[in-house]
Amino acid sequence: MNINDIPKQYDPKDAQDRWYQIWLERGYFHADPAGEKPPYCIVIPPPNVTGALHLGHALNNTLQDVLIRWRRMQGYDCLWMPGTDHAGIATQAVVERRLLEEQKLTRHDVGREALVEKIWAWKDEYEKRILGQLRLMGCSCDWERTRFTLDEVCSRAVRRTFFNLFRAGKIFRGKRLVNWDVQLRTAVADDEIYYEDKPGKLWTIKYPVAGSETGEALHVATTRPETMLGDTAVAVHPEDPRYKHLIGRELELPLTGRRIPIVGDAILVDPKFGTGCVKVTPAHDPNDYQTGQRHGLPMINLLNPDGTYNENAGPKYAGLDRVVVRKRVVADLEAAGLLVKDEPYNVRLNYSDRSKTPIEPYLSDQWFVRMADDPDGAPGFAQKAIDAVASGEVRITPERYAKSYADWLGEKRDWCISRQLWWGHRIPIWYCSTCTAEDLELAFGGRSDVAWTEAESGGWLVCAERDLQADALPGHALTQDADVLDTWFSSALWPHSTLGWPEATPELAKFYPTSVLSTARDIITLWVARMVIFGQFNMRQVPFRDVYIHPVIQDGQGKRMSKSAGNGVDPVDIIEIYGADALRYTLAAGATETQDLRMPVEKLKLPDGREINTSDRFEQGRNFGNKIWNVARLVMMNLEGYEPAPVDVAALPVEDRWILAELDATVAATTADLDAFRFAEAAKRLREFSWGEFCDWYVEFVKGRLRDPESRPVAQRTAAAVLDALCRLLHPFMPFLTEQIWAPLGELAPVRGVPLPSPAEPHACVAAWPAPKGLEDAEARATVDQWKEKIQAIRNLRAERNVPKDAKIAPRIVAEGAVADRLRLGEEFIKSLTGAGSVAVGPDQARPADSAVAVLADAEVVLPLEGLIDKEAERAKLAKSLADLDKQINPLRGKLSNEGFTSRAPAEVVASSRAKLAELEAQRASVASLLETT
RNA sequence: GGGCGAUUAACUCAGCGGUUAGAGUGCCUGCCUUACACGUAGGAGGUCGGGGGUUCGAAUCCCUCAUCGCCCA
Repeated sequence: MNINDIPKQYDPKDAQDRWYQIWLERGYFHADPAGEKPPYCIVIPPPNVTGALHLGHALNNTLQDVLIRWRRMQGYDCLWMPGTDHAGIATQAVVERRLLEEQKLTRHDVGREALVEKIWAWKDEYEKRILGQLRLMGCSCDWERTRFTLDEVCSRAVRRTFFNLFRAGKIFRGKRLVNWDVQLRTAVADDEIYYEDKPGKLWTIKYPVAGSETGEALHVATTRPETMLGDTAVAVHPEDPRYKHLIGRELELPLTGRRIPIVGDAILVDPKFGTGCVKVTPAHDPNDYQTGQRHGLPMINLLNPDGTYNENAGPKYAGLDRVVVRKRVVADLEAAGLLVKDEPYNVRLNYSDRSKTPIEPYLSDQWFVRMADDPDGAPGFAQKAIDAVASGEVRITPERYAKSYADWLGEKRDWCISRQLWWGHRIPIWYCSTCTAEDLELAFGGRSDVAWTEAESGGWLVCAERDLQADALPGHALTQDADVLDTWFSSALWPHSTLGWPEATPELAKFYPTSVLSTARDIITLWVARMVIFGQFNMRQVPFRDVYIHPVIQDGQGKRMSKSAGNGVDPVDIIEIYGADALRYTLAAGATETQDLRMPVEKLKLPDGREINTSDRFEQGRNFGNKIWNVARLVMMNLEGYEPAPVDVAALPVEDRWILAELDATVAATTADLDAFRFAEAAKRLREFSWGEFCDWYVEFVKGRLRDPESRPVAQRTAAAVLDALCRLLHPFMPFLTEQIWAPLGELAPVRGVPLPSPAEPHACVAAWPAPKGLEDAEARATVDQWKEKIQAIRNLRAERNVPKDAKIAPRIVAEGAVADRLRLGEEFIKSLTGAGSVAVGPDQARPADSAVAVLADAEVVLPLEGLIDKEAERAKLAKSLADLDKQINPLRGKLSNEGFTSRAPAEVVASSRAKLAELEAQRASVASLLETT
């Protein structure tokens, strides 16, 4: 092969365009449930169709593809299930915002149907973009099985699950205090709100005690005075001497004409804080809600869904916005002489993450999934999910995340699954207020897909697997619940819904439970826990065996990357600049166990004028890829006339035995790393082997043999075998590069391998993952280590003494025994790799007066340099060397003279310390005598 | 307020009880040596956040303080 046929620099674009298409055409990514091979399955954490993928997705999907490609090469039937998530509120909010910005319209202006249509269009655009990004990265998903959480297959699973939960009594409707987003007019989950401290005010209001002749009154402090209209009690501490006597009496609630009780409550009230009296508004504050439950207080809801106050607030305030109500109430209280004071106060406000507006606690009808244990004590959903991890049925890596999983589930809080949105799975419940049990029995009695129950507030709730028509119940109106389900409801089904459940598909039989779920830690509770719960409920089996939690990518300042912060990086831009292999390798090398991954971000102006974010960290991957590319070039340039043949490893030159032994160790360790999700270790190990051993040393050793017709055939076989193995080992990390090398290698050496050559597979993508061949060789390793150490010593002497680069030096190595024997085997290499004219090894080498000398532990390296030696400088170097040795010798002597150490430390530690000391002392003696004669 | 984690070379990170604490990038000094300047050869650079403790021995285990990040209230 002519060197000019292969470019000097790896061209990622060429490889990416060529190979992805071929992998697809060959169907390498397509799983076959009917096949004989053992299953390995990963379901992709479906990216939100809200927007394009960022670097965090790139990391997660790189790691999943590493696992999938590795297992595929190991002979598993691999299914990587791709897809996207409709991301209910997030996507609807994005589209609504755009609607408002571009057309000044709200969703109520356009209506449900039209809005949903617009969101579908958005979804189509971003789904396409997201899946395209994954392909560019080289992800080997089974695209023929691509799913979307709102598609027909997933929707059917949602319906069936809801229905089954309803029938099992695991789902219920109830009034609860929720976080209400008045702008979006929906409940939002706890994890969809954030807190901010804002300067506000603390008002103190006077509540007169009813029927008090002495004009007694209680002072209550509040940051939200308008909610007093909904007070149903005032609480004091039951042991507070100031108020104890008033418990049980009533107060005149100002502005309302209502009377409310004074209750004693030790949980809500801290007698040392403020006045020691707390107003209780159960419908508008979570703590008050709990208090109301404890004392059986009525709940007065003051709010309309849009944030205005309703008729419960009284005619004076009804219809006004909560902000206006606050001003009126304060003014009215002041006018009535009931406002004691107001003072500045820092208020912690809740904001909706979606609309960025303040949250109102709001009492409303919601649907819940019951998490608690059954009344008879049988473990409920939360407990079963806790047990699955505690028992090891599901393993979480790194282990420490199992704690946050268990802690969160341990609260066993019911899961609110209804959202007042239009984008999502409509709740399959129909209300009927006029019918009777007999009517329902008559209409649906024979059907197994319809169930019903009496509503708390009267009337009936009908749950159906398929949509009921309005006239399904003759003579009575049926209206469907207007709400949709929380996005996590459908995401929680992902591992089995995507495989076809509730149908008993061959995919489900073969690939469930799946093998690994890879995700970020922030959704361990929201998503991972819920997948376990629904997997157990629907499938009677956990959804996956392993959960791998990857690090979170941050910018150079430790901030999370985000579009709004302007520090987000688009993986496609990185692929543009550095290539997909570089992106993947760099990310995998950063996926360490404990750390978050920092990527210093910098701005870059592209030739086309676009300004993007990038990070020079990716040079690491690009440079490594280029190195591999070039060593492959070198090997292939030297494969002319290659003939495969069995190789007798024992008869190979020592450098061949050494590299094969190193390869064997690398294969074993890399496999173990991947098995334990140690991606960074695997990536670094492969770099160390291929660059640090193969390129830096082996290739240099073997160059001479490749040029010599006599020794060439054997050298070709070893070199081809190592390059072949390297492609296999690196393929999961750098699929395009390795495929690009695999092709020409296959032309030059279609049959290869040591000790027994065999025909190579058509593509690296489907090549077998290598296994260790029992080629460890301690003697070969010791020998090559000797060569390396002495070569480095000579190079160091050359550099430090400024020996001209083309001077033919003649180093002498004073050594004896096995050391000398090993060095003699490598004389030619020592010569060629140090640019020496000759090398002499032996115990009695003369040491010319004009020499630079390095004293090593087991040898002295002498470099005669007539006329180039500065005696004073030599003496200074020797003195420095002596001082360095003393710095090691002294603490070691101290340690060994410490009786505590010699008697209590393990014998082998003491022995090795003694040996080390003896060696250092001998070395010191040599340096000392050298100093005398210089 | 509770929990988890981090703090090691200029930067990004390994090391998690026993040699003089490592890697990549960056920096300095030679080299365009017929695989590679996205390279090669050599080198400088760290009292392992502070303070206590356990141990013959601590970057590594425990306590405490500080700073930062995340999760949950």
